[in-house]
Amino acid sequence: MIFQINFKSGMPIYLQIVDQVKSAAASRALQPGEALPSIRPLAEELRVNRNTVAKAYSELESLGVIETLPGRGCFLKENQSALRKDARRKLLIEDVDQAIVQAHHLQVSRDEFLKLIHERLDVLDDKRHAHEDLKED
Amino acid sequence: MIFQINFKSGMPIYLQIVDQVKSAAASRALQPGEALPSIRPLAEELRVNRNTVAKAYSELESLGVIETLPGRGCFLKENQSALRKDARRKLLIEDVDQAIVQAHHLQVSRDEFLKLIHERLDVLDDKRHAHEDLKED
Amino acid sequence: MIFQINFKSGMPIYLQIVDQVKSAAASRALQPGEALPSIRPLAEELRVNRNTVAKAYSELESLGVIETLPGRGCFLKENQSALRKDARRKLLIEDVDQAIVQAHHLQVSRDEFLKLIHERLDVLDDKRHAHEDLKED
Amino acid sequence: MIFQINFKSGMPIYLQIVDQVKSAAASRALQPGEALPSIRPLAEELRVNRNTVAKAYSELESLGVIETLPGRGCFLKENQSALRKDARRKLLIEDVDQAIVQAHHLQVSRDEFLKLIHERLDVLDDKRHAHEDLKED
DNA sequence: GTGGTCTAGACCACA
DNA sequence: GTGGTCTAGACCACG
Repeated sequence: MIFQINFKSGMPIYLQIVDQVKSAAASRALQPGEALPSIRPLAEELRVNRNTVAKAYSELESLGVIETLPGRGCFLKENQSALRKDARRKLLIEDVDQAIVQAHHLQVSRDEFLKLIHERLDVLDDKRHAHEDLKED
Repeated sequence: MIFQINFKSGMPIYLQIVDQVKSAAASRALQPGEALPSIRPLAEELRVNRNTVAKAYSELESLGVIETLPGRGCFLKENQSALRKDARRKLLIEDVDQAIVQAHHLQVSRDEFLKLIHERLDVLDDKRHAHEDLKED
Repeated sequence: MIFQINFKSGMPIYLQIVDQVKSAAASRALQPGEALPSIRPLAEELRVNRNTVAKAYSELESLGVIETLPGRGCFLKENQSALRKDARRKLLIEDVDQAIVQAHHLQVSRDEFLKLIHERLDVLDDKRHAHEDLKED
Repeated sequence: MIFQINFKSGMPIYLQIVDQVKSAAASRALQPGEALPSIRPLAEELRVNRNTVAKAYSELESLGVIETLPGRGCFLKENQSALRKDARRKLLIEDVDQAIVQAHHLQVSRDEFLKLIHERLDVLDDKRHAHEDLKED
């Protein structure tokens, strides 16, 4: 599990961790039942306070994404519950709109924007496959 | 100038405004010397406290991006350097990637995702036109 | 409203505050609708961090004892049921018993103990009056 | 030696044990040279982790109150000086004051409070005698 | 001025 | 070693 924290974004660090765990779970980079990094080592790796990681994990637990066994560790839950289709759509629209508004602010044309989308879809797909290949070793 | 505020992201609202003004300035969507929206109307439009917009503008002024002429308004400074195309692209890629990762997390297929993109491009285009029509009144 | 914080007891400060507010509410010493001390001034008076008081108030709100209007202050809820006399008695018995047990551990005789009680009643009464006099200025 | 642990008080368990040993020692209720309960049985009796009792004893040892003879047990140190009377008094005052403040919060009058004190003195005296009778069996 | 949040350090209970 | 809690400082949004 690899984390990439952006300290300057203004987005709370604990939320960045939450999102990345959710992403990893969604892409099966993190398998159901698999252990997440322990709080203390992860905090050291990210150069962050223990509590910041703890808060992220606590948030993930209250979201039902992970389950934490005190003294044992934190584990991805088996029964990942999917959101209803329109709820997922609403979440996704937020991120899509932000990208579109950014494109507009940067005066990227519609065609350039769509071309970029396709490029990134391909790039991220490749990354994901490479990651899954690694785990098979 | 169109703003898109995400209240749930955890990113400070005033920073979201700052970033969007900087993006618009970086691409010359906002021209040097051009006036920014006044604090009070913008605060109303964004459903945000006036202090929050004022803080964003104050931040932008201390960054040298805009200048405030008391009683006149806020204007983009003359000596703003436009970012090169690949720098702008990099900014945009961040937002695009986030949307893609979110789509993947929500298990939205590539085709559904692309369809949503087109929908939102149309919706936001309409909004923008309506907005410009209003201004012409 | 008088608070008595014991920093060496090991009992969390925020819980000491919670208990004392609950006690005052239970006996109508604090009236429904009445404002509690604001977080910052109270924190200063008690020589405690703002967050410690905030946590106490937050706990009280989740218990339904007070209600907090952001930007306005914290107020005792209207539908606060006064504890019946025997319930109040039960609360008090806990503290009385602890003092008695301590006296026994310290092998303080019954008469010495009673004498001490009267002394402290007088001392604390004087303190309280001094406090009320201050408020009348 | 009888211990009374309050799990809800928020006061660290190991400190509750430390305080009770110190109180008993301060008043010679626990005699110099006398053995303390062994860690494992005491932990079981109190329904607490052995580490917690061990931590209390370790704290007491570093305070010079007890000494640990490996394989033999823990014993109250010989040179344990009973606290002077005014020091014991100070300890007691803390508990007395807390009871008085609680009474004030609950708007219990001085007379009612004093009546309650006498009642509890009698009740706890009876309990104590019953307990000592048990031990004689 | 009000309350709320994020990050951090130190400590606790437990396996 | 594990996760959990309490206290604290700095910052945010809002009236």
